[in-house]
Amino acid sequence: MKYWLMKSEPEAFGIDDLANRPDQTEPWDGVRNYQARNMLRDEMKVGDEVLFYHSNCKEPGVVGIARIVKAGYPDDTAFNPDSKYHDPKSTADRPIWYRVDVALVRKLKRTIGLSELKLYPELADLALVRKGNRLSVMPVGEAEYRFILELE
DNA sequence: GCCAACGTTGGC
DNA sequence: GCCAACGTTGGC
Repeated sequence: MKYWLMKSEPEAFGIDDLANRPDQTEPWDGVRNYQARNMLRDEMKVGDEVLFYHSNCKEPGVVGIARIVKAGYPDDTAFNPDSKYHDPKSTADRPIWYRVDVALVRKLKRTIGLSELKLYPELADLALVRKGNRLSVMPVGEAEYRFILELE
């Protein structure tokens, strides 16, 4: 089993939005970055656990735990001309972009803030805390994953 | 709102 | 293939 961190802007789709979805499940679509795409398509497997992270907001940080419930499959928002994620280069025959489905495991009791995550040498290798990181999906080591959750 | 960091685009 | 210009991300 692997561990991941996925960013979302709470104004667009936050942990409470996930909690209110049917089956508390949501297709994670709209990712338009090749590095992230490769992880969605090739590496994320059913059962993998995900730290749900709020970005670009008042208190950026980890707010919940989710689980992959469907492994990578084509992101058909790319095929839809009306979607803001439309990409004419991606077709059903040759999809470029992929998504996974994630389900809520639970919300954390508190937000584990980015500023807090930056304090610990144990987390120094975490892509999230490294300068200039812009990936919306990133791997988290098992030890780092457990360390972060113990901060709760 | 500012701006640094990064990815993508397109002219050459 | 280079690289300047541009757009986006996301913390602060």
